Amino acid sequence: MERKEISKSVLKRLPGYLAYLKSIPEGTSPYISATALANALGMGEVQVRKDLAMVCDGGRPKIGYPRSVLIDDIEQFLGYDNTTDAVLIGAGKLGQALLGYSGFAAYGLNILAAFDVAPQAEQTEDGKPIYHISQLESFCRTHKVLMGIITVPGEHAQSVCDQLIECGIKGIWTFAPTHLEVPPNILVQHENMATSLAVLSMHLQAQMKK
Amino acid sequence: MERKEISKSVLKRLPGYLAYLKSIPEGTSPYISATALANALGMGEVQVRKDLAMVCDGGRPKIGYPRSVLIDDIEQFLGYDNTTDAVLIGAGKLGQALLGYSGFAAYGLNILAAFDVAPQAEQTEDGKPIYHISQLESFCRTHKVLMGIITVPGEHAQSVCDQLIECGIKGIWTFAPTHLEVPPNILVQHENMATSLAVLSMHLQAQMKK
DNA sequence: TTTTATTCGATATGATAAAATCGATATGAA
DNA sequence: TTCATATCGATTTTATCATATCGAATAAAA
Repeated sequence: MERKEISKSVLKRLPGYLAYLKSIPEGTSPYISATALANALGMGEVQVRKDLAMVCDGGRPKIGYPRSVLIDDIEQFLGYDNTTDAVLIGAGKLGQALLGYSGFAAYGLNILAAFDVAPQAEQTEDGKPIYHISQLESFCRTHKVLMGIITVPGEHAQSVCDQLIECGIKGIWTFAPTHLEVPPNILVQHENMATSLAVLSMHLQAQMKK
Repeated sequence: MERKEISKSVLKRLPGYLAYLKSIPEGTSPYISATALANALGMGEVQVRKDLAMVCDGGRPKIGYPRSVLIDDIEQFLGYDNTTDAVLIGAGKLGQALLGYSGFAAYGLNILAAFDVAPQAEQTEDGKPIYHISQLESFCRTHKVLMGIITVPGEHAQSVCDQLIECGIKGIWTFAPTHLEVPPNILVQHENMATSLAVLSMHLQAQMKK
């Protein structure tokens, strides 16, 4: 399956399909239809079918898609099959939690090391090294790291971001609640807890009025 | 300002404005124009103006909006002014990190307690109690909790979700990488690390081809 | 007082994504 | 072999969101 231009909204739905496909027990049918997928995830079947058409081919009428092929195709499309290395800046609570989360491996993410202005220890419980921020550049250069994860307080996020770019980072995953200014070729992915809370908060307000 | 129907995309941008407005130092002008906001956040000025029109009134030509009023209006709109209580299920690394994060107070979120199938301690470092999951229902009922945060492994997420709904929870914030099946009046907000990583991964792949 | 520049607010246009529709195809049962 | 049904894939329609344009308002400068 050759990749076409893919919209961001499709891209964001793919991990959901993948997770569901993987959660299906072994014993059942090796095929799955777009209809079944749509029902399970509470989506429109047409949308599911269109999304799948972007990443794989060979859905058969009356049968559906072969599950294992589908999983492989999505994983390959998302780049989960070859791991990307990353560095993490800010070894606070959240940073340590991310460092210790083993589930990222399934997404092809490998956090090599953490950096901090004031490292509290030489390494985490899991054995990941924690360095002083001054060593960031040499580390990134030697390991050719392309991705940086920012878990520092908001007021330091922009400066950390600038440093990362200086080190040759091309993609940034930030948990800081601030806007980051970056050159056009750098991608910032904002894990925005505030927006999630806003949506929830809104819903609860509406519920209480009833 | 009376609230109209507001689209989710507008809602999701509001916290960004709020964060930026709050980050402006005291000494400067008490007014800010939609144009200035747009430039600072790298957005279109028309969009900013339309968004602001949803939550406040009284922008004045040549001047802009009074900053403090704007902050208050957005906070009130988002419900940050009156706190919502929440319970957290799953006192693992991520759970503990969220429990310890003091920043949620600014968003009107107050995590009362954590629950786990196998509590490792009676309370966190910060003094938040950790109870056994069996005490969930009585706790929720007595404290009238409306919001639940799920930080358990994916395979247990649905069962925890069901329990929460049983306890009268109306809004769920989940960090588990699985789809949750809920009745229509319950809102699930999925903090989806996998999608963020997919987007980043995609960008890095594209970068490397150049 | 007059003019000018800036900003607001409303309307109109355009792009993008979701949904609906329809025909084609393959499977399994009669 | 034939028919009915489930499913896919393409096309069209609709809705939503983002962007552009325009006139009105107002503060500051001339």
